[in-house]
Amino acid sequence: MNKDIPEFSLQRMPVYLNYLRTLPDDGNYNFISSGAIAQALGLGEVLVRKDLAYTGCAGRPKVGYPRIELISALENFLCVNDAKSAVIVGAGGLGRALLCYGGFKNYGIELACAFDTDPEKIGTEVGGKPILSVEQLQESCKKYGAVLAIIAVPASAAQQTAELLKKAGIKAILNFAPAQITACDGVKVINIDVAANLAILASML
Amino acid sequence: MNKDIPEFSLQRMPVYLNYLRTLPDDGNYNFISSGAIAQALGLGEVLVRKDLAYTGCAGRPKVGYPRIELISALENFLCVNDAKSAVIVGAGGLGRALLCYGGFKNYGIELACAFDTDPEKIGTEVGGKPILSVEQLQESCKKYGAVLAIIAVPASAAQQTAELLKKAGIKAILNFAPAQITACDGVKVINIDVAANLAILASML
DNA sequence: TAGATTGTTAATCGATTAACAATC
DNA sequence: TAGATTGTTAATCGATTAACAATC
Repeated sequence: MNKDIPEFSLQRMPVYLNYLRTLPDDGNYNFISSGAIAQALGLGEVLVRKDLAYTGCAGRPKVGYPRIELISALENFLCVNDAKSAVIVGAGGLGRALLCYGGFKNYGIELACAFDTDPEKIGTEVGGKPILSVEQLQESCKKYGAVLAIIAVPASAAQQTAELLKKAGIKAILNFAPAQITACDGVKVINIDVAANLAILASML
Repeated sequence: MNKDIPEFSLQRMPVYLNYLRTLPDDGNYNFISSGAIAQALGLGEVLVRKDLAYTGCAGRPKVGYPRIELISALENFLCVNDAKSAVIVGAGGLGRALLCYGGFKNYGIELACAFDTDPEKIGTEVGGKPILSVEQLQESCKKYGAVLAIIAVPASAAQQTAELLKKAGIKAILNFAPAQITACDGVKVINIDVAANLAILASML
């Protein structure tokens, strides 16, 4: 699904959705033009129209796009309405912060639980979500029907964690460990290295 | 600086550096070929050679690239050796997790402190770094000579935080709030929306 | 109608890959 | 020398932008 649309367009979809949702419901934004969206987000207006065309929501010349319908189209495009379950591996600072973060539900994603190896943490709850032993990973992922996972373990454990997740039926991974995850055929991976991003910014100064 | 090199090449530099640093110092990796790097990182080998050419480190036909020199060249390219100071705004779960994270020093970045509005948090320490009042932001950024900042506040406060940071002389921002930061002429911004990334992954399944 | 905006087709731009000569 | 690998030039690919017809 969503395989025939450009990668970069796909990446902007949540940005559009998020922006449109933040607009006030006061009737002044029942329709919004591609130009207005483009300006707010710092994009080209033709680019915005092209992207929005993928959602199937048609704009009206002289009027713009119907905001509510556009939001629905974007939600539909991003499958926000079919609930998906995610797990976190690693209940350190980052893992715990994410467990408490409420933003996932905006995209129909529910955090089911986290896994850790520390006996002190296992059995406790963070953000109302249980922290389980990694030994229960396979079984728990199946139980929750989890398809998404976030890796928040030290770099040295990232690769084996990814392999474990693959075995557990996870289909996509968001990896925060500063390590390359390889040999995960069939599992989609996005890497986010916070320090590296800051370094990139620094080198651009 | 580093303005005449492709954006995407720049983004891969920390990946190369990180990978090369993880290789064992057992003498088997004194030289490494672009093909080996490419395979390990899932990139094309010509692409790797092109990227590495920007660092100024020359490889040797039949041998490959001298690993230690290449690491130095990458460090030099990313300005790892001139120390840069960074601050975090928002000492919630994410802000605190980042305060405790040691990975920034790999890129010559030192976290100086964090700022928050919560009187309960102000005056305390996390990860050995003080949490100060946002009212001290301007003054403290100057004092530490901070040029980098991480925004880890709620979306609703992101824009005003960015403006505050700009006034305080911050030159680049890593924004974790799911909100668009605009009107920050002259300040570089990278946005990281964790939930959006997970949503993108989910929609690709 | 005139003006604003959409949607599409063609042109441009930038990044990646392919081909290949140079080198050790 | 033969083989492996680099570095560069040309070709390809994909994404963005420009031009413009269609529409309300």
